[in-house]
Amino acid sequence: MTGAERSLLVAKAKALKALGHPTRLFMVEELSKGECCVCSLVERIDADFSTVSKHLSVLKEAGLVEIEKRGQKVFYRLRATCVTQFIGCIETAIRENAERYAKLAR
Amino acid sequence: MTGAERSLLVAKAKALKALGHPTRLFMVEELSKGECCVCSLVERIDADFSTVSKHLSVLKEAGLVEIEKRGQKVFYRLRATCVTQFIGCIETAIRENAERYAKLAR
DNA sequence: ACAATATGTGGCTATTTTGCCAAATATGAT
DNA sequence: ATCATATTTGGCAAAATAGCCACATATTGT
Repeated sequence: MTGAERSLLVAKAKALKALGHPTRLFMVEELSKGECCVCSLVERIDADFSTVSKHLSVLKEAGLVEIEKRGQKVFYRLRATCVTQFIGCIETAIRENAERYAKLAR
Repeated sequence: MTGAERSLLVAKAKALKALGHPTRLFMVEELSKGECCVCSLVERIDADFSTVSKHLSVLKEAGLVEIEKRGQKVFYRLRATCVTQFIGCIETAIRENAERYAKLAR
């Protein structure tokens, strides 16, 4: 593997890892419906403001979202829209295995 | 969010998290070319046999791969083929942001 | 039964991740 | 200037993860 290939692999893994947390995945699903500010996400998530903010920065670092400041608010937007598609695909794969479902959800 | 919705969210996050490690992502990319045994993967990855085995079990637990024992070998097969598609999509998203690329790959 | 090959597991340490709190920063309103 | 609102950051302790070693298990061939 070349250095560039390795770098790309790591970057892809970083993006996937960012999606690999229930709270962050939920955020991305919410963002897929349209941009929203941090405060709006905090309302929909049972976690500290600072926790939400840190999760968002993980998504940003991974290149999955971008921000725009308007007034005192910061709006987050989903960058890779294909992410939405994929989540659906993963969902299908999981549902296919209905009998393993309960176990996987643990 | 209902309990079932929450369970599905957690299961999806688990699958994404499983993909979110360079070694496991590489394994999945290799498996997308066709099934292969653990020993074959060990040859392509610079890590201990036990490490490779554990990574594979993470992928299995997440429902992404399935196994078949033949003789003394255990063959792993990619279950969610859409995963391949998605990796391409993530790759595109990453490449789009060429100027951020070097930073993301860190 | 014994040896060889292939794989999985237990245990351990180092590292990373989470999530909360408190404090810092930024922007707009009074 | 002061205050309120929105967001980020630093710090910390608990939990999860990664990777190696040694050992256990399974299968095949002799």
